[in-house]
Amino acid sequence: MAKRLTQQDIARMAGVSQATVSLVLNNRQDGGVRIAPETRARVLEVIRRTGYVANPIARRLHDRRNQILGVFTYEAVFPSTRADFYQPFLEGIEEQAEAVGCDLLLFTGAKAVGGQRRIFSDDSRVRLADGCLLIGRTVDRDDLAQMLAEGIPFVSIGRRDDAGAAVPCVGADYRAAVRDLVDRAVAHGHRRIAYVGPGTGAESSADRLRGFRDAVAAHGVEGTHLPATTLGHVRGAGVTAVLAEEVSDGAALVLAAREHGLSVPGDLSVLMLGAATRPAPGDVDLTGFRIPRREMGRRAVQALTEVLEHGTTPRELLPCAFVEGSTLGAPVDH
Amino acid sequence: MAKRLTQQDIARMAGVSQATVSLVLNNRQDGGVRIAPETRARVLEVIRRTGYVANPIARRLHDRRNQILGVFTYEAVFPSTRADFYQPFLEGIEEQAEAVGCDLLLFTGAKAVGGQRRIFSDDSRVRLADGCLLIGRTVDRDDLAQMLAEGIPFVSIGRRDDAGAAVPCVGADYRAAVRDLVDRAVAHGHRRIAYVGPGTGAESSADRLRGFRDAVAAHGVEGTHLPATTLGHVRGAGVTAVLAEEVSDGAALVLAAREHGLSVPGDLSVLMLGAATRPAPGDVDLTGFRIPRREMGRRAVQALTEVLEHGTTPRELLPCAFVEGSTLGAPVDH
DNA sequence: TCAGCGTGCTAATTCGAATTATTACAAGGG
DNA sequence: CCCTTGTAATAATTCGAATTAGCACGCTGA
Repeated sequence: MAKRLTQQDIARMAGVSQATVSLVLNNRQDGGVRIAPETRARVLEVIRRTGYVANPIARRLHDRRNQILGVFTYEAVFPSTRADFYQPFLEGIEEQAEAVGCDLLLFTGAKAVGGQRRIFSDDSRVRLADGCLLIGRTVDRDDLAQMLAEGIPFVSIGRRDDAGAAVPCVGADYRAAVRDLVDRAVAHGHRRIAYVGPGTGAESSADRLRGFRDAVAAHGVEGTHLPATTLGHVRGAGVTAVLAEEVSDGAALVLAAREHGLSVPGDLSVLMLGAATRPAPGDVDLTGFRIPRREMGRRAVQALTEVLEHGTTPRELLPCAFVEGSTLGAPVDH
Repeated sequence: MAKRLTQQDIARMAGVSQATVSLVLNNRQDGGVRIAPETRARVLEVIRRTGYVANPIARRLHDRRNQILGVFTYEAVFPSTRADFYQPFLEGIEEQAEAVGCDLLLFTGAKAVGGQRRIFSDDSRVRLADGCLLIGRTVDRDDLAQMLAEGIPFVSIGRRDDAGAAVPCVGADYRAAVRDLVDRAVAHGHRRIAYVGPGTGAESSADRLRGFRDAVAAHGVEGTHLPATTLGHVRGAGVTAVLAEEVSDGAALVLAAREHGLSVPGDLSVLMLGAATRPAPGDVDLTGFRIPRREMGRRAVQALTEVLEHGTTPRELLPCAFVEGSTLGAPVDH
């Protein structure tokens, strides 16, 4: 293997010092640095002739910037079963990483302990990257606390509660999005609305339920929280509009209603709280909102850049777009 | 900005020198190097506590190993439009990379020039990794030549023609796979067979056409090459079996035939030359072969390991599995 | 004639880890 | 008591490029 040319080699050929080559190469003019035009030309000529390019490794070592962003997930990202969830995030991340000239390091080798990956295992390689992005519906609190304690630059995709200190994150504004849906339902005349889903556990669930409670309180309408439910429950409670945390629950409810001869949205309005992707043809055309996953990925990379450059703790919630659908309407009086 | 931990920091904490930390970290025992067990334990404890890992850049500057494999593609891998193509390769790569204890670095930072990424830009980062994998239907010849010339360890996924020298690669054996399909068609009684598709440009296309020509010559049957075609063309030429380079072309042909009241495979047999994934429900159930993408990814990582360890130039073609389907049958006499 | 001042360039240091040569010290042998 | 042998650790150097401080010129002006 032919030895690679170094600045030292170029310097020798041009009869100057290595420092001069570097200065010419970077076209430095400032700070009292001056190179005679003819010297500059001579060096450039040698560079041109040899096709020399600076070794990026050495350059980065000196600059102390690896230009590598790590991506950590609690499970493998490529298996197609999980692709729907991760794909949009990764798309945005890749796009923005390309824009800022960073490479992505996938911590695929993170060893699973007790069935789930942990950020900090014995041979954690998190520190290989300049900083990293955490993706997942939930993120381990202890891991977050340790990241903060050790001062590892990172940004969580998805809002996270404090873990000893504020967690830098880029999330979706579920609270506002759910409030907006309730506003719309009330505007359509609904006075008895139910929230179906755990509403707890992951921050994303809690935020949704919080938005629901905000809105029903503000409107003075009746709001019920049902951790899990059936069509019977809903009808029994006299509810005319349902907000389903899980899209699949919402779709199931619509199908069940129609099977029972009820009209949607005539007899029952159903709203879903965040679609992963655009609906497949044949799916129920639910009204609700869309999670800006791709944009979240993009913004997360930007946020991480800020963390790396200014040591700030960016926290941002992106708006969710309303999805028109066809399952929200005015309740029919009986 | 949180400063990154260095061996110097670890050394201070453990009350030893930087050299000692390095020796402990690399578990060096040879060459008259000795570290007292208790000192070793003390250093290891600090490393464990802090989660320190050696800076891969510095490591690579000094010797040339950092346990990172680069993955280069000429376009973004995550956009959903391209996901079907890259996903299986990446799955295999991820799997094998994990097995050999390497992390994956996606060269997303490669600057796009004229809408397409280039391997060698001003600050080419291919050297950041120990070696790298190239994925793409086609790979730029000049890039390949430069990789070879600079002695950068790499393996191409997909067979590549020489570029000044043999290109290390792991491909699919399209030539044999197409021969096999023609064999089967002939065995069913077909005597006039057409190959639809460019059959040129990418090596993968050329290999398929080559296999087609091999087989029709060997059997002494009539083989026609149609760069692009319609059902009319095919019928007009008296062809009874069509091999479609593009799966979508094959599917379109089947649908067109059925719309014209023709039976497939009764009146026309249609074979596809390499499915990306398993067919979606509702798709045409084409007979043909499957490209072992995942396995190619796995083997490519193994091949790259060989390149790195022995400096060899592995070239391998993996067999494509026959896909039964329902579009190949005996031609009906009219 | 020599202080003063640009000009043009280079020596020396830095980044972080790996490696070689070397030192410091203790114990054992003659 | 000194010399050898063995052990444990460190100082110093290396990789390639970027950067800063400063040296050696020649020229000017008093």
